[in-house]
Amino acid sequence: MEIRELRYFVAVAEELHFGKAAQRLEMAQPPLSRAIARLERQLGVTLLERTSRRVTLTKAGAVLLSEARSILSAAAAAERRTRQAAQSRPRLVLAVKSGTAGELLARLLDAYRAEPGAATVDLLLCEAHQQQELLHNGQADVALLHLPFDSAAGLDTEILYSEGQVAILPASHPLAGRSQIRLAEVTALPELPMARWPGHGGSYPEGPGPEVQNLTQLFQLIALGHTTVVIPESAGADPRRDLAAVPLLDAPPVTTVIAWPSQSRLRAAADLVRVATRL
Amino acid sequence: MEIRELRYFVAVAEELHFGKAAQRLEMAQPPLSRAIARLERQLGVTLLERTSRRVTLTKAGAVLLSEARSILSAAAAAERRTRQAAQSRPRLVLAVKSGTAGELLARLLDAYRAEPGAATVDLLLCEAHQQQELLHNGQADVALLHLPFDSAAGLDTEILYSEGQVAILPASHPLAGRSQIRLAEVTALPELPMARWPGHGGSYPEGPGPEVQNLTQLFQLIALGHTTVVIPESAGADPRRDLAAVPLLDAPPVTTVIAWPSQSRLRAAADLVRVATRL
DNA sequence: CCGATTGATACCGGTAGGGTATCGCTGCAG
DNA sequence: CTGCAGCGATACCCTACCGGTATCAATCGG
Repeated sequence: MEIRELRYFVAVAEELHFGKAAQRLEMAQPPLSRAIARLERQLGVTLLERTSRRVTLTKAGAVLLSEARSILSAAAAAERRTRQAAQSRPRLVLAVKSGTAGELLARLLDAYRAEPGAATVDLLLCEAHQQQELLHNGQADVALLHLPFDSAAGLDTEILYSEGQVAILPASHPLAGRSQIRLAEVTALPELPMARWPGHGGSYPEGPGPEVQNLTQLFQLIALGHTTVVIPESAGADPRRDLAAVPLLDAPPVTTVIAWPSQSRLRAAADLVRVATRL
Repeated sequence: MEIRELRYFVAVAEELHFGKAAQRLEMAQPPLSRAIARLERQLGVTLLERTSRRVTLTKAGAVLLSEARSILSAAAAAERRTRQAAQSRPRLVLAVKSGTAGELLARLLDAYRAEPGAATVDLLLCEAHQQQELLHNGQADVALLHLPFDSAAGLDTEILYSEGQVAILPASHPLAGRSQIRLAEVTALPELPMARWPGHGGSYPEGPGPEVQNLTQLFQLIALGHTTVVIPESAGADPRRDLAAVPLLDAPPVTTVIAWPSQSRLRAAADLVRVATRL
């Protein structure tokens, strides 16, 4: 089983069409067919059911698809990390969502810079649903995540701190003047359906609220009186003048964690995590 | 970068000797040298410093060695799991240390067998330090671990239960009649140095106590008055006549968890975990 | 300074992998 | 029912890469 074969298989399994897959791989269709057939012969397993009209995955094929994706990801990570390690000046890529913990992040970077042998830290701004993939394929070494919203599956984490959540409302809304509020009161507002964020795959959950990608978009929509949202205190600490942040009594606390791939043995990453936990 | 190349590189990086590595790979030395050189050229990185007398790893080489090992492990796992999935009767391999939770295990297997669509469960008896590797390379699907002794890095876990620990002493020892004991009292016995178990790599920590591999060996040595040990209650519930198990007041509790590889999407494994958490 | 050890180089043969042309099956249109 | 379009498999060819043998070159020990 070679990586090239896995790349071929993933292409076919995703396209479910040998011709399209060959096009994507920039090769002709016949050698692709043969490569898949050879892979099946070596494994002794049928991966794809093909009629001349339709290609479908078998159970075993579905398993291999998932395994192959993570192997390809690991291979890409290996290349990146190996090249990184060859650089004389060590660099460390920290993936953060744009909204994450402004002050905490600044303190973390300051404290780490003071460490002896500190690497140059590159910030990689990204959306929440990309972070896990970035860590796994080596484009990032460490990430700041918000549990329980972001998934930390397959990652090792250290808790940095927990905070409550606030509801962001138009300043003119009747509830905006309250000093505290309950979750049920916010979700029960028919005129302000909760905004929807993209999930792990980048797709949106079902619901009546508008789809948003970032806080700026979101705050604009809230100011317009079209929606509302519940976010961590720190993210809503300093909203626009025309918005109000009302603390929630009963929302689950949000935990900010620092996360890294389990097998990571990077000195610089370990240092950063150590510094982070001491803040 | 191909899997074959990674296999070659790992062999050379471990042997630090092209000739030996070639022998291990059952091939001649020249093609091996060329393959490594090609890999270095493709990565644009020097992985090994070679004089004609001595081969050493560069930093980048050390990084790739660790990455490559986990990729090879993942590839082996992918093959095994794919073949498994092709079997009509699903099987599930559960890795347990010989001493783990006799009664809990029996209840778990009974309860799972009653599930609709239950897979055949194969028990894979092994030593503690192998379990993580077995899960990662696909030889096992699920494992029972004892935290904090066993490492669960890179694994997802669910807590099954916690228990106290007991000291196992010769029945004739002055402390053997006590109904409770403190950790410091046990570790402070110069005539009974604590036994040493192999760690994660299979190597033993430093210390005066004897090296042991399993409970049978250990109990024999304790009966002879050569050593003592602190183990979970359940493992020491039923010692030989010539031994005494004394509960410890202040030893950290041992948590038995069920663990599986994070990316695992196996139906059968998920079912087993669900059953386990309901026990 | 010589010889043994060890990695690199030169050269060769077989085969795997990629390309083009074409076949054969299947589903759909009329 | 028949013909066509779409698609994967097969046949055939060629190149390049992989692995083998023979040999070179550099380094270290005695």
